[in-house]
Amino acid sequence: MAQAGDGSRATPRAARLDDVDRRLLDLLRRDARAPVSELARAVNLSPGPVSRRIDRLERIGVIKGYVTVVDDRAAGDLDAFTEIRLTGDTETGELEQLLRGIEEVQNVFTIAGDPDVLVRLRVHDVDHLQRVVNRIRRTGRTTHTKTLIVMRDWARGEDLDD
Amino acid sequence: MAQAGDGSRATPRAARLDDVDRRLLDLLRRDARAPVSELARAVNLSPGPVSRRIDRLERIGVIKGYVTVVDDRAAGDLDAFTEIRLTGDTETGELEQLLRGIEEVQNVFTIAGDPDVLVRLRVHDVDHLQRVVNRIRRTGRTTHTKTLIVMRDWARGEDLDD
DNA sequence: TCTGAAAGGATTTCACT
DNA sequence: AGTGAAATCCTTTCAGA
Repeated sequence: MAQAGDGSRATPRAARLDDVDRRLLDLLRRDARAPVSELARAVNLSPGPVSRRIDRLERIGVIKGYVTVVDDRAAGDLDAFTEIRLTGDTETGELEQLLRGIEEVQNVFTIAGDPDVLVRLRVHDVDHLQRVVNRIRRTGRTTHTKTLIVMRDWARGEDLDD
Repeated sequence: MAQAGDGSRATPRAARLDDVDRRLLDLLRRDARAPVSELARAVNLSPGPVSRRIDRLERIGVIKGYVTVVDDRAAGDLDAFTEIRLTGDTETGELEQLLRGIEEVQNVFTIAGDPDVLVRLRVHDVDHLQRVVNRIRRTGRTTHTKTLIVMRDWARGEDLDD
Protein backbone atom coordinates (compact mmCIF):
# COMPACT_ATOMS: atom_id res chain seq x y z
CA MET A 1 0.00 0.00 0.00
CA ALA A 2 2.81 2.38 0.84
CA GLN A 3 6.24 1.22 -0.26
CA ALA A 4 4.93 -0.74 -3.26
CA GLY A 5 3.09 -4.02 -3.34
CA ASP A 6 5.98 -5.96 -1.87
CA GLY A 7 4.10 -7.31 1.10
CA SER A 8 5.82 -5.06 3.60
CA ARG A 9 3.99 -2.66 5.86
CA ALA A 10 5.08 0.20 8.00
CA THR A 11 3.13 0.67 11.20
CA PRO A 12 0.17 2.84 10.20
CA ARG A 13 -0.83 6.10 11.89
CA ALA A 14 -2.77 4.46 14.68
CA ALA A 15 -6.45 4.46 13.76
CA ARG A 16 -8.11 4.95 17.14
CA LEU A 17 -10.60 2.16 17.51
CA ASP A 18 -12.74 1.82 20.59
CA ASP A 19 -14.35 -1.25 22.09
CA VAL A 20 -17.48 -0.86 20.03
CA ASP A 21 -15.45 -0.87 16.81
CA ARG A 22 -13.66 -4.02 17.90
CA ARG A 23 -16.90 -5.79 18.72
CA LEU A 24 -18.35 -4.80 15.39
CA LEU A 25 -15.28 -6.22 13.67
CA ASP A 26 -15.62 -9.46 15.61
CA LEU A 27 -19.25 -9.79 14.64
CA LEU A 28 -18.62 -8.95 11.00
CA ARG A 29 -15.72 -11.38 10.83
CA ARG A 30 -18.14 -14.18 11.66
CA ASP A 31 -20.95 -13.01 9.42
CA ALA A 32 -20.21 -10.38 6.82
CA ARG A 33 -23.87 -10.24 5.81
CA ALA A 34 -25.15 -9.48 9.28
CA PRO A 35 -27.70 -6.63 9.03
CA VAL A 36 -26.72 -3.34 10.59
CA SER A 37 -29.83 -3.50 12.74
CA GLU A 38 -28.70 -6.78 14.27
CA LEU A 39 -25.19 -5.49 14.91
CA ALA A 40 -26.72 -2.42 16.54
CA ARG A 41 -28.67 -4.58 18.95
CA ALA A 42 -25.56 -6.59 19.79
CA VAL A 43 -23.58 -3.50 20.75
CA ASN A 44 -26.51 -1.64 22.36
CA LEU A 45 -26.60 1.20 19.89
CA SER A 46 -29.10 2.43 17.35
CA PRO A 47 -28.49 1.53 13.69
CA GLY A 48 -27.39 5.01 12.65
CA PRO A 49 -24.03 5.18 14.40
CA VAL A 50 -23.29 1.57 13.58
CA SER A 51 -23.73 2.32 9.91
CA ARG A 52 -21.39 5.30 10.24
CA ARG A 53 -18.78 3.28 12.10
CA ILE A 54 -18.74 0.57 9.48
CA ASP A 55 -18.35 3.21 6.77
CA ARG A 56 -15.41 4.65 8.63
CA LEU A 57 -13.77 1.25 9.16
CA GLU A 58 -14.03 0.66 5.43
CA ARG A 59 -12.68 4.10 4.57
CA ILE A 60 -9.61 3.88 6.79
CA GLY A 61 -8.82 0.40 5.52
CA VAL A 62 -9.44 -1.61 8.66
CA ILE A 63 -12.11 -3.51 6.76
CA LYS A 64 -10.48 -4.67 3.55
CA GLY A 65 -13.50 -6.40 2.11
CA TYR A 66 -16.30 -8.90 2.48
CA VAL A 67 -15.94 -12.29 0.91
CA THR A 68 -18.17 -15.30 0.51
CA VAL A 69 -16.69 -18.68 1.26
CA VAL A 70 -17.73 -21.07 -1.47
CA ASP A 71 -17.29 -24.82 -1.40
CA ASP A 72 -16.41 -25.60 -5.02
CA ARG A 73 -16.86 -29.29 -4.50
CA ALA A 74 -20.32 -28.87 -3.01
CA ALA A 75 -21.02 -26.65 -6.02
CA GLY A 76 -20.93 -29.85 -8.02
CA ASP A 77 -17.57 -29.00 -9.52
CA LEU A 78 -15.17 -31.84 -9.93
CA ASP A 79 -11.46 -32.36 -9.89
CA ALA A 80 -9.75 -34.33 -12.60
CA PHE A 81 -6.23 -35.18 -13.61
CA THR A 82 -5.16 -35.47 -17.21
CA GLU A 83 -1.99 -37.32 -18.06
CA ILE A 84 -0.35 -36.06 -21.21
CA ARG A 85 2.29 -37.53 -23.47
CA LEU A 86 3.92 -34.96 -25.74
CA THR A 87 4.78 -35.05 -29.40
CA GLY A 88 8.47 -35.65 -30.01
CA ASP A 89 9.26 -32.06 -30.93
CA THR A 90 7.52 -30.41 -27.97
CA GLU A 91 9.32 -29.22 -24.87
CA THR A 92 7.51 -29.50 -21.57
CA GLY A 93 7.96 -25.79 -20.79
CA GLU A 94 6.21 -24.93 -24.04
CA LEU A 95 3.09 -26.88 -23.13
CA GLU A 96 3.12 -25.53 -19.62
CA GLN A 97 2.76 -22.00 -20.95
CA LEU A 98 -0.19 -23.03 -23.09
CA LEU A 99 -1.85 -24.81 -20.18
CA ARG A 100 -1.50 -21.85 -17.87
CA GLY A 101 -3.69 -19.90 -20.25
CA ILE A 102 -6.58 -22.29 -19.70
CA GLU A 103 -8.59 -21.17 -16.69
CA GLU A 104 -9.73 -24.65 -15.72
CA VAL A 105 -6.11 -25.72 -15.22
CA GLN A 106 -5.22 -25.66 -11.53
CA ASN A 107 -1.76 -27.25 -11.55
CA VAL A 108 0.75 -28.47 -14.07
CA PHE A 109 3.20 -31.13 -12.93
CA THR A 110 6.04 -32.00 -15.24
CA ILE A 111 6.95 -35.62 -14.83
CA ALA A 112 10.26 -37.43 -15.12
CA GLY A 113 9.07 -40.44 -17.09
CA ASP A 114 5.74 -41.46 -18.51
CA PRO A 115 3.45 -39.50 -18.80
CA ASP A 116 5.35 -36.28 -19.52
CA VAL A 117 2.89 -33.94 -17.85
CA LEU A 118 0.14 -34.26 -15.27
CA VAL A 119 -2.51 -31.53 -15.21
CA ARG A 120 -5.04 -30.95 -12.45
CA LEU A 121 -8.34 -29.54 -13.71
CA ARG A 122 -11.35 -28.03 -11.97
CA VAL A 123 -14.52 -28.28 -14.06
CA HIS A 124 -18.27 -27.98 -13.65
CA ASP A 125 -19.24 -31.38 -15.05
CA VAL A 126 -18.05 -34.13 -17.38
CA ASP A 127 -19.18 -32.28 -20.49
CA HIS A 128 -17.12 -29.36 -19.43
CA LEU A 129 -14.24 -31.72 -18.72
CA GLN A 130 -14.43 -33.13 -22.22
CA ARG A 131 -14.36 -29.65 -23.76
CA VAL A 132 -11.26 -28.74 -21.76
CA VAL A 133 -9.47 -31.95 -22.62
CA ASN A 134 -10.30 -31.45 -26.29
CA ARG A 135 -8.92 -27.97 -26.11
CA ILE A 136 -5.68 -29.37 -24.77
CA ARG A 137 -5.55 -31.99 -27.52
CA ARG A 138 -6.19 -29.35 -30.17
CA THR A 139 -2.91 -27.66 -29.29
CA GLY A 140 -1.34 -30.37 -31.42
CA ARG A 141 1.38 -30.86 -28.86
CA THR A 142 0.03 -34.08 -27.39
CA THR A 143 0.06 -37.61 -28.73
CA HIS A 144 -1.99 -39.17 -25.98
CA THR A 145 -4.09 -38.11 -23.02
CA LYS A 146 -5.70 -40.06 -20.23
CA THR A 147 -8.10 -38.45 -17.80
CA LEU A 148 -8.76 -39.47 -14.21
CA ILE A 149 -11.69 -38.09 -12.22
CA VAL A 150 -11.09 -37.54 -8.53
CA MET A 151 -13.63 -39.22 -6.28
CA ARG A 152 -12.30 -38.15 -2.90
CA ASP A 153 -9.43 -36.11 -1.64
CA TRP A 154 -7.62 -35.16 1.48
CA ALA A 155 -5.40 -32.26 2.44
CA ARG A 156 -3.66 -31.43 5.68
CA GLY A 157 -4.88 -28.34 7.43
CA GLU A 158 -8.10 -27.89 5.51
CA ASP A 159 -10.50 -28.45 8.37
CA LEU A 160 -12.50 -25.24 8.33
CA ASP A 161 -15.22 -26.69 10.51
CA ASP A 162 -17.79 -24.46 12.13
CA MET B 1 -18.48 -32.62 7.14
CA ALA B 2 -19.22 -36.26 6.41
CA GLN B 3 -16.49 -38.72 7.41
CA ALA B 4 -15.44 -36.64 10.46
CA GLY B 5 -13.56 -33.40 10.50
CA ASP B 6 -10.43 -34.90 9.01
CA GLY B 7 -10.29 -32.66 5.97
CA SER B 8 -11.25 -35.38 3.54
CA ARG B 9 -14.25 -35.14 1.26
CA ALA B 10 -16.09 -37.58 -0.90
CA THR B 11 -17.54 -36.22 -4.10
CA PRO B 12 -20.96 -34.82 -3.11
CA ARG B 13 -24.25 -35.65 -4.80
CA ALA B 14 -23.90 -33.14 -7.61
CA ALA B 15 -25.87 -30.04 -6.69
CA ARG B 16 -27.17 -28.85 -10.06
CA LEU B 17 -26.06 -25.27 -10.43
CA ASP B 18 -26.85 -23.27 -13.52
CA ASP B 19 -25.03 -20.30 -14.99
CA VAL B 20 -27.00 -17.81 -12.95
CA ASP B 21 -25.98 -19.54 -9.73
CA ARG B 22 -22.34 -19.45 -10.77
CA ARG B 23 -22.47 -15.78 -11.59
CA LEU B 24 -24.09 -15.06 -8.27
CA LEU B 25 -21.32 -16.96 -6.53
CA ASP B 26 -18.70 -14.99 -8.44
CA LEU B 27 -20.29 -11.70 -7.47
CA LEU B 28 -20.71 -12.70 -3.85
CA ARG B 29 -17.14 -13.92 -3.65
CA ARG B 30 -15.98 -10.42 -4.47
CA ASP B 31 -18.46 -8.62 -2.25
CA ALA B 32 -20.34 -10.61 0.34
CA ARG B 33 -22.36 -7.57 1.33
CA ALA B 34 -23.67 -6.86 -2.15
CA PRO B 35 -27.42 -6.18 -1.93
CA VAL B 36 -29.72 -8.71 -3.54
CA SER B 37 -31.17 -5.94 -5.69
CA GLU B 38 -27.75 -5.20 -7.15
CA LEU B 39 -27.03 -8.88 -7.80
CA ALA B 40 -30.41 -9.14 -9.48
CA ARG B 41 -29.55 -6.35 -11.87
CA ALA B 42 -26.22 -7.97 -12.67
CA VAL B 43 -27.83 -11.26 -13.67
CA ASN B 44 -30.91 -9.70 -15.33
CA LEU B 45 -33.42 -11.11 -12.91
CA SER B 46 -35.81 -9.60 -10.40
CA PRO B 47 -34.77 -9.67 -6.74
CA GLY B 48 -37.20 -12.39 -5.73
CA PRO B 49 -35.60 -15.36 -7.46
CA VAL B 50 -32.13 -14.14 -6.56
CA SER B 51 -33.07 -14.18 -2.91
CA ARG B 52 -34.40 -17.72 -3.26
CA ARG B 53 -31.29 -18.88 -5.09
CA ILE B 54 -28.98 -17.54 -2.42
CA ASP B 55 -31.06 -19.24 0.24
CA ARG B 56 -30.74 -22.49 -1.61
CA LEU B 57 -26.99 -22.14 -2.09
CA GLU B 58 -26.64 -21.61 1.65
CA ARG B 59 -28.91 -24.55 2.48
CA ILE B 60 -27.12 -27.07 0.29
CA GLY B 61 -23.75 -25.93 1.60
CA VAL B 62 -22.30 -24.36 -1.53
CA ILE B 63 -22.06 -21.10 0.39
CA LYS B 64 -20.25 -21.90 3.61
CA GLY B 65 -20.31 -18.41 5.04
CA TYR B 66 -19.61 -14.74 4.68
CA VAL B 67 -16.51 -13.28 6.26
CA THR B 68 -15.08 -9.83 6.66
CA VAL B 69 -11.40 -9.35 5.92
CA VAL B 70 -9.90 -7.20 8.65
CA ASP B 71 -6.46 -5.65 8.57
CA ASP B 72 -5.31 -5.94 12.18
CA ARG B 73 -2.40 -3.62 11.65
CA ALA B 74 -4.58 -0.92 10.13
CA ALA B 75 -6.85 -1.45 13.11
CA GLY B 76 -4.07 0.16 15.11
CA ASP B 77 -3.01 -3.12 16.65
CA LEU B 78 0.68 -3.62 17.05
CA ASP B 79 3.10 -6.47 17.04
CA ALA B 80 5.68 -6.85 19.75
CA PHE B 81 8.28 -9.36 20.78
CA THR B 82 9.09 -10.10 24.37
CA GLU B 83 12.35 -11.77 25.25
CA ILE B 84 12.16 -13.83 28.41
CA ARG B 85 14.81 -15.26 30.68
CA LEU B 86 13.51 -18.01 32.95
CA THR B 87 14.03 -18.68 36.62
CA GLY B 88 16.52 -21.47 37.26
CA ASP B 89 13.93 -24.07 38.17
CA THR B 90 11.60 -23.50 35.19
CA GLU B 91 11.57 -25.65 32.08
CA THR B 92 10.86 -23.99 28.77
CA GLY B 93 7.97 -26.34 27.99
CA GLU B 94 6.30 -25.32 31.23
CA LEU B 95 6.27 -21.64 30.31
CA GLU B 96 5.13 -22.40 26.80
CA GLN B 97 1.97 -24.01 28.14
CA LEU B 98 1.25 -20.95 30.25
CA LEU B 99 1.86 -18.61 27.35
CA ARG B 100 -0.45 -20.49 25.04
CA GLY B 101 -3.27 -19.69 27.40
CA ILE B 102 -2.80 -15.96 26.84
CA GLU B 103 -4.83 -14.88 23.83
CA GLU B 104 -2.49 -12.05 22.85
CA VAL B 105 0.35 -14.53 22.37
CA GLN B 106 0.79 -15.33 18.69
CA ASN B 107 3.98 -17.38 18.72
CA VAL B 108 6.35 -18.85 21.25
CA PHE B 109 9.93 -19.48 20.14
CA THR B 110 12.15 -21.41 22.47
CA ILE B 111 15.71 -20.24 22.06
CA ALA B 112 19.02 -22.07 22.42
CA GLY B 113 20.93 -19.46 24.40
CA ASP B 114 19.98 -16.07 25.76
CA PRO B 115 17.11 -15.20 26.00
CA ASP B 116 15.40 -18.53 26.74
CA VAL B 117 12.11 -17.70 25.05
CA LEU B 118 10.91 -15.21 22.46
CA VAL B 119 7.19 -14.45 22.39
CA ARG B 120 5.35 -12.64 19.63
CA LEU B 121 2.38 -10.61 20.86
CA ARG B 122 -0.51 -8.86 19.11
CA VAL B 123 -2.02 -6.07 21.18
CA HIS B 124 -4.29 -3.06 20.76
CA ASP B 125 -1.92 -0.40 22.15
CA VAL B 126 1.04 0.07 24.49
CA ASP B 127 -1.15 0.04 27.60
CA HIS B 128 -2.50 -3.27 26.54
CA LEU B 129 1.05 -4.44 25.86
CA GLN B 130 2.12 -3.52 29.35
CA ARG B 131 -0.77 -5.44 30.88
CA VAL B 132 0.11 -8.54 28.90
CA VAL B 133 3.79 -8.34 29.78
CA ASN B 134 2.92 -7.89 33.43
CA ARG B 135 0.71 -10.92 33.24
CA ILE B 136 3.64 -12.90 31.92
CA ARG B 137 5.91 -11.61 34.68
CA ARG B 138 3.34 -12.48 37.33
CA THR B 139 3.68 -16.15 36.46
CA GLY B 140 6.80 -16.00 38.61
CA ARG B 141 8.67 -18.07 36.04
CA THR B 142 10.67 -15.20 34.59
CA THR B 143 13.66 -13.33 35.94
CA HIS B 144 13.87 -10.77 33.19
CA THR B 145 11.87 -9.57 30.22
CA LYS B 146 12.65 -7.17 27.42
CA THR B 147 10.02 -6.01 24.98
CA LEU B 148 10.52 -4.91 21.39
CA ILE B 149 7.81 -3.19 19.40
CA VAL B 150 7.67 -4.01 15.70
CA MET B 151 7.71 -0.96 13.45
CA ARG B 152 7.55 -2.66 10.10
CA ASP B 153 7.38 -6.18 8.84
CA TRP B 154 7.54 -8.20 5.72
CA ALA B 155 6.28 -11.63 4.75
CA ARG B 156 6.52 -13.52 1.51
CA GLY B 157 3.27 -14.13 -0.29
CA GLU B 158 1.14 -11.69 1.63
CA ASP B 159 0.32 -9.35 -1.22
CA LEU B 160 -3.45 -9.44 -1.24
CA ASP B 161 -3.68 -6.37 -3.42
CA ASP B 162 -6.89 -5.48 -5.17
C1' DT C 1 -39.26 -20.75 -12.38
C1' DC C 2 -39.98 -16.10 -13.64
C1' DT C 3 -42.44 -11.28 -13.20
C1' DG C 4 -44.68 -7.67 -10.84
C1' DA C 5 -46.71 -5.82 -6.89
C1' DA C 6 -47.37 -5.40 -1.99
C1' DA C 7 -45.99 -5.80 2.79
C1' DG C 8 -42.62 -5.73 6.03
C1' DG C 9 -37.83 -4.52 7.31
C1' DA C 10 -33.49 -2.35 7.00
C1' DT C 11 -30.51 1.59 6.06
C1' DT C 12 -29.36 6.17 5.95
C1' DT C 13 -30.10 10.94 6.86
C1' DC C 14 -31.29 14.76 9.73
C1' DA C 15 -32.60 17.64 13.60
C1' DC C 16 -31.69 17.59 18.35
C1' DT C 17 -29.28 16.34 22.62
C1' DA D 1 -20.82 10.87 19.44
C1' DG D 2 -25.70 9.01 20.28
C1' DT D 3 -31.03 9.14 19.82
C1' DG D 4 -35.31 8.98 17.47
C1' DA D 5 -37.97 9.78 13.49
C1' DA D 6 -38.54 10.21 8.55
C1' DA D 7 -37.51 9.06 3.91
C1' DT D 8 -35.56 5.86 0.99
C1' DC D 9 -34.31 1.62 -0.36
C1' DC D 10 -34.05 -3.46 0.09
C1' DT D 11 -35.94 -8.02 0.88
C1' DT D 12 -39.31 -11.37 0.89
C1' DT D 13 -43.68 -13.17 -0.17
C1' DC D 14 -47.54 -14.04 -3.08
C1' DA D 15 -50.67 -14.08 -7.13
C1' DG D 16 -50.49 -14.95 -11.85
C1' DA D 17 -48.24 -16.49 -16.15
